[in-house]
Amino acid sequence: MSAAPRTPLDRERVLVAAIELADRDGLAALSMRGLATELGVTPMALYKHVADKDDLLGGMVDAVVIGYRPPPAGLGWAAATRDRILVARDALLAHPWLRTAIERSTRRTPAVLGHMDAVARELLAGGLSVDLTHHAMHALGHRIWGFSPEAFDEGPAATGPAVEPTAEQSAMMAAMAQRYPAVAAIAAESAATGGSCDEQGEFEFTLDLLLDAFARLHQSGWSSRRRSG
Amino acid sequence: MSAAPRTPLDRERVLVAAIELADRDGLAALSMRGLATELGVTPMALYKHVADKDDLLGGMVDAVVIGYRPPPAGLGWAAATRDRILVARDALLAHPWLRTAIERSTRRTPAVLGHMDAVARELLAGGLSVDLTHHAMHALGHRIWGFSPEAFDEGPAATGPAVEPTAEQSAMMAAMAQRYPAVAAIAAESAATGGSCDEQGEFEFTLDLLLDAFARLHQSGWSSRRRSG
DNA sequence: ACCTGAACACCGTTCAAGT
DNA sequence: ACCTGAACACCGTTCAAGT
Repeated sequence: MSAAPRTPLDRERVLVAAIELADRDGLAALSMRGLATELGVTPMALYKHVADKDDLLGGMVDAVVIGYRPPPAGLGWAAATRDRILVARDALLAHPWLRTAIERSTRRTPAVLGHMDAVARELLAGGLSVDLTHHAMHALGHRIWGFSPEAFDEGPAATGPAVEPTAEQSAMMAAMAQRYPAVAAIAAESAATGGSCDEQGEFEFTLDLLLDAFARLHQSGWSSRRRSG
Repeated sequence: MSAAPRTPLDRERVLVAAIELADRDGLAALSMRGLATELGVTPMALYKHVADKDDLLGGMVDAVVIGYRPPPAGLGWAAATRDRILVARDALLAHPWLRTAIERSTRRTPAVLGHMDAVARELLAGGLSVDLTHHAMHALGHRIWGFSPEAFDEGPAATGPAVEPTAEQSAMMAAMAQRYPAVAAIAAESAATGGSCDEQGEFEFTLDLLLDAFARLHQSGWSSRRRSG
């Protein structure tokens, strides 16, 4: 019954516990104090292994990103880039907190820089100019990390599969359709063709559209921006 | 010297004060307590006019978005969409807190829905199918709100215009270039062609690339997704 | 070396009470 | 109606002290 701390804490144990806690309860539930009690330790003990909460978050991101597997050899630049991005997306789906942690993080850790560099290297290896690669990295944006910024949500379209809506709900939908006809039309079409929006499909659609666009610019000899004009 | 509260608080006064405070000191400095003292009132007085902090943030976003001016008449769908998005971007540049508030906000207020609907309506009015419009809205992502997700930062390229780097800094840059050659190459090119990265230019580049891509899909008769296959 | 106790300076929010 | 006082249940972080 003597539950004295066997091994002294180290950075990895702190990060692993933090990741477990965030996986289980979400990032909002991850506090220095909560993490400390999870580890059976006072909050201040953590500060020997982590500079502050920002460093904790950065360390968590790093621990995940460092595990990204490289694409199989022999792929073209577009397929290789696509593969790297979908690997990042897998990690994102496995760790729901990862997206917010990446967006919030202010540090550029080695693993994070490494992933960015690996993606850019695929494009350069494919023969794209430095300028075009630069544009592509910006255009890909957070897609480099496997997520698209969902600024567009179709509203209250799919609450359930085939549940009869209440009169109140129907009235609200009708009012919505009057005030926001375009959004309503998209939501209706989306619901008609099989429930709510296919997020993965939208992600891949835009990813491929961007990769195609840059392939086309590359083939047409695009290599420098307006400074040449 | 009698500074008794002249007019009783109302929602608009609360929102205006919150926007002023956020414009001045940043969103991190905006707390219910701080806002209350700014208004010469106890924190709890705010809760008569605002449900909670989330509602406050949503109200601030709404107050800004409601002011977006519509595009001039007679533009084509692509130009009109472009105009709406650049108007949103102007607001973003005027209110540095707006971006974070939009990302964090969980409510879909009338003004927010209205802007989304207006953008979607431009595309539909241009003849794009509902499906294609749906894809376009997802592809535009946060660009609808005037910002691109800056997941790619070129690292410590431009600290100053022509300042001689210290030996320590040069050594670090050299080490960076070794470990992250692709990112370093982009940063170097970017610095060579005139200082740091042109964020506005990158925004417009990707925006136009996306609008072109959807115009091309539209012209080529693209109208439904794989369900037709 | 590694961890603790006590404290500082904050948060958002509720509830009963005042005017 | 509108606002206040006191309190609750939290935060991240510092500093001096313990073992």
